[in-house]
Order: sequence, then structure tokens, then C-alpha cells
Amino acid sequence: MNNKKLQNPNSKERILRTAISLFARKGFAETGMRELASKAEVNLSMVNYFFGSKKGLLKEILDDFFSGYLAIAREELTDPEDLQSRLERFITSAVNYFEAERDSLIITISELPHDDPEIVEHKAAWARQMVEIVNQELCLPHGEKTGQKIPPTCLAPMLTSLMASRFLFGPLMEKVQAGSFKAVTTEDYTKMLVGILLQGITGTEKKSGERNI
Amino acid sequence: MNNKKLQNPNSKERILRTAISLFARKGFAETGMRELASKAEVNLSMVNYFFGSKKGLLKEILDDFFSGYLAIAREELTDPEDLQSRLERFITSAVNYFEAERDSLIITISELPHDDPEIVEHKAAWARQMVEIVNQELCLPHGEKTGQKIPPTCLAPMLTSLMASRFLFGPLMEKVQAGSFKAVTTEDYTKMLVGILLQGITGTEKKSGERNI
DNA sequence: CATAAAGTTAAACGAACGTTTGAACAACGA
DNA sequence: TCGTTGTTCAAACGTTCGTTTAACTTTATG
Repeated sequence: MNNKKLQNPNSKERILRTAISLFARKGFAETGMRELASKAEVNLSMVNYFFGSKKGLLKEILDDFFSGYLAIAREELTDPEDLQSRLERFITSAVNYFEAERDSLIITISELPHDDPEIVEHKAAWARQMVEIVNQELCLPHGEKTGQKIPPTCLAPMLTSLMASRFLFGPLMEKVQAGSFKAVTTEDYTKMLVGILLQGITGTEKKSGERNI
Repeated sequence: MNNKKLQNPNSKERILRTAISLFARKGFAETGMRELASKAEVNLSMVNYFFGSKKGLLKEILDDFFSGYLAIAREELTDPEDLQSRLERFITSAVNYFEAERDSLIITISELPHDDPEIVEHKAAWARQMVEIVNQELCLPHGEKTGQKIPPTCLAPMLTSLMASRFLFGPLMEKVQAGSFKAVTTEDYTKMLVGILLQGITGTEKKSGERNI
């Protein structure tokens, strides 16, 4: 089937982009189909035509984001390099990805605890793969070296939350202090995260030695 | 006014508790007034009678949570002790608070990016106080000692996200691997966070030799 | 050109939404 | 006893929700 070019690329794409923007800003439930349709400049019925339902549209957004996030984890963590280098590369790639797909990130994280069984099971399937990678490539090697056991179901959320905090809280922090988001570049933010994770918040220039305040 | 004991403590309290539970599990917008009223075993009108509106109910939940969180920050961070001890005490208290008020935490964080001006401004007022404390008690002392500048609008979200990750992702991780939440106690989780923040994820063997599990 | 498929449209469906109303009820001091 | 005050209730308000239907136009194909 050559339906790649068959369908009008404008309508479906416009719906998707508009939905990502609206869901991130207003929330999924607070966004109405009519507002979405009019902002995307399509007829109301087109959403159900292309995506089956409002929930189907959400699932597609989640799938797009998760698959990209998972691909980064596979690429940067599955590697013969040492643990620290892989962690640094993963954080760099993931934070850049979060920045590029900021709205999708907000949707994916914020809609997390809501207990629609259909959506939750959908996310759990993705999260399961992510947890498996973190376990194989981070937790197990780390456990061998240091003897500590950090379960992947604990570490994966910690890493994701930490990397996402800049973008999740960004809009609120802008209200707290205008310009605070741009005051720290994404590159600086990445370095900050790597420094904290590898050496702690107190000692970023030294890996060993004395420690006072 | 003796309206403290005059009003029936059952109804308003039941509404509040039920709302916290429902908002955390289903989301604010997805929770209907009728479902809330029937689950709380009150008449539909009682919610508007006690809280003015659905949004007023949400505001009260947010206020309760934020004020407790802020009180902990004031108590544990504002102290002549050294930075590391204060940070450790703050994390311990905050994580315990998050655990006790898990549903309110989920509501407060998850409903964050939604751009209702009334709610956002309400949260910004609380966040502004939190950022100020973090700046005075963490960022400024830390900057003097190490020369690094970590803006409080960056650090406060990072700390909060990190401490909250266990509870925000808990329900999802339970779907990924049943029992994974209880596999790590809150006390272990706290120690893990303190260790990472003070010494990084890789080097926990120094400073305190007895780190097991 | 014919035919089917893909895309688009206006209109309507029933259900659920948050909120308001006005009367009833219980408890209290005057 | 009456009047006041805080609480509870059933019923209805008007609006908006997600979805569906059926007819129409456009596009691709043989």
C-alpha cells in the first residue's frame, strides 16, 4: 500500500501537533474535542476518524514519546563502555530529547498516576522495557562494583524524574521568577545532573579527598 | 465564633479525604462531583456548600500539602548546622511527609503544568516561598563553599522531583513488577537519596564505611 | 470514464458535567 | 415559644462532553 502519501499529511499531523500542545498545557481531560478540532482547523469528526477516539490519540502520543525515550536508553546504555561514561551519555541524550519533546514529556509524566486501566497498562508495557534496560545496564553492573542493590523499579523513576524536573517545573518556575528557565541552559543543566549523580551535590570538582560542608 | 465544634466534622472531612483519594487516582478533571459526593456519602450540594466550588476544594488540598512541605523546609533547612546534615534531615522529613500525604503529593505535582491561571498563581505563591528558602539555606552557602552556582529555581524542582519519584511512579511500577514498591522501604529510599546527593551514585563507599544493601 | 477508497463535512445523539435553587431539618440561645 | 444558624436534601438549571451518522467531495486506480 502506498498510503504513505495517499492521505493528506496536513490534517492528521495538525491534529497530533495541536493535541500535544493542548494536552501538555491544559491536561488531557480538560481539553475538549471541539477546541482541539477548531485549533487544528479540522472538522470535529476527523479526530475519531484518524485516531478512533480521544484516548486513541493520547495513546499515539505516549507511544511516540516512549519509543524515542526507549531507543535512547538502548543506544546509550547498552555499550561496552564503563558505567560512568554510559550514564553521562544517556543523560545528555535523554535531556536533549526531553527538551525537543517537552510537551510530550509533560503529558507522559503528568498523566501517569491516573488509573484508566487501558492507559496504565499501555504505559506499563513501555515502562517494563525501560526497567529491564536499566536493570541490565545500570543496576547489575553497579551492584557488582559497589555491592549496593538499587532496584531498577526505584532507579528508573529517579533518573527520569530528575532529568524531567527542569521541564515539568519550568512553567511554574517561570511564574516564580521570570526568565529563570533560560538562566540555565540545557547544556549546563545536563552537566549539573551528571556532576550530582557521579560525585554528589557537594563535591563536583573532586572525586575523593576531604569533605567539609 | 464557636463554629469549630458547631459543624459536623464528618461531612466536610469526608469530602476532603474522598477528594484527595479520587483526585490522586483519577485526576482532578476526570473526577465528577456526583461520584465524589456518593463516595463521600454526602449530598451533591455539600461540596459547593463547604468549598464554594470544585476548584476551591482543589485549592484547599494544595494549601494543606504545600504548607506542610514548606514547614518542613523551614524547620530542617534553617539551622546553623552544616549543609550536609541539614540536607539529610530535610530529605528524611520530606520523604516521610510525602509518604504520609502521598495522594496530596500526587495531586500537587501531577496537576502542575495545567495552565488554569487561578490555580497556577496559587501554586506559584507557595513555590516562591520554597524557592526562597532553598536559595538562602542551600544555594547561597553551597555557592560560597564550592564556587558553583545552582539556581534555586533549578535545585528546588530537582530535589522535589527526586524525593517524589518513588510515590509518583509507585503505582506504575507496581504494574511493571508487583511488590516492587514494598521491596524498598521508605527508610532505605531515604538513605539512597542522601547517599546519591552527597556522594554520587558511584561512590558511596567513602565517608561512611558501613553501607550495605 | 467508472469505481472504490480516502478524506471531509454538518448535524445530531444521549450522557454527564458543575452549579444553583428553595425548602426542610436539627440544634441552639433568647 | 420563636427565630436564628448551620446543615442536608431532591430537583432542576443550562452547558458541554465524546461519539456517531449519513451524505458529500476528493483522490487514486484499473
